[in-house]
Amino acid sequence: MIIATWNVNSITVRLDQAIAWLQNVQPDVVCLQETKTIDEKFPESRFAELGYQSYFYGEKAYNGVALISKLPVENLTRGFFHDSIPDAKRFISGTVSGIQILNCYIPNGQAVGSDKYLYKLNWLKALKTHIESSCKSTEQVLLCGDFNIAPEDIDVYDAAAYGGEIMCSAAERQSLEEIRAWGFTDAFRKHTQESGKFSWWDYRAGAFRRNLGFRIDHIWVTPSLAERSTNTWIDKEPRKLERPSDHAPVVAEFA
DNA sequence: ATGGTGGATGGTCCA
Repeated sequence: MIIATWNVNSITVRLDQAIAWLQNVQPDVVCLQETKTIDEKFPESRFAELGYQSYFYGEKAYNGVALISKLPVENLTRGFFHDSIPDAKRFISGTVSGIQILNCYIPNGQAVGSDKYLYKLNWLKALKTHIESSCKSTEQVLLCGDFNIAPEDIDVYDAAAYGGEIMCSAAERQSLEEIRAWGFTDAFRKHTQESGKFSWWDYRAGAFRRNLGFRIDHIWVTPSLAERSTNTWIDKEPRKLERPSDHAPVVAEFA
C-alpha cells in the first residue's frame, strides 16, 4: 500500500507531470494540495484513464485539495464539520482500505505576527478539533499534506538564520505538536533522523540547486499504521523537471 | 539595495 502527498501548485499546469509521476510510482492514493482550480474544471478524466478516481474540493485561483485513489473511497468529507474558521478549500478526507486519510493544506501564514499568521494558528486549532471529534487514535489514521511547518531545526537548511521565522516559529511548532500529541508519529522520521531532507525549495535564488529547503510536507500516522510503515521518502525527481512545482512528493509505503 | 521566481489573474494577491 503506497500513499503519497504532493503540493502541485496548480493541477492545470502540473497535470502532465502528475500523470507521468503516477505512472512511474503507482501509488494507491495521492493527496494533492494547491490544485488552484474550481471543481468543474478538475481534470478527473485524465486520472480516470489510469484507473484513479478523483475527489476534489477546489476554488478559483487559490488553495484546493484532492484525493486521488485507485481503491474505493468511503466516508468522503470536504472541509471541517464545524465552522469555527473562515471557509477555504484546504481539507478533504476519506477512508481507503480501513485507513482514514486526512489531506490538509495548512495556511502558509506569510510572516510571524501577521493576520495570516493568526489565521494559520486558528486553522491549526480547528484541525485539532476536527481530528478530536472525528478520529480515534486507536484506529488507522493518516494525516498528510502541506503543513507549511518544519517541525524541527533539522528540517530547515539554516535553522540559525531562519530561527523563529515563518514555518519555524515556536507557536506554529507548538500548535502542530499538540496535534501530533493526539496520537501521531511522523512516518518519515520513523525511518531516518538525517538532516538536510527537504520537500520544498523556493523558486528563487537557485534554492533547489543549492538545497536551501525545508521539510514542510508530511505524512503522519497513528500507532497501528506506524507498525505497518515500511518506508517513507521524498521523491525529488519531479522537482528537477522544467517548470516544476516548488514542492516534491512525499511517499509512504505500508505493509 | 530589496531582489530573486512562479501561478492565477487581468490589478495585484499569494506563496
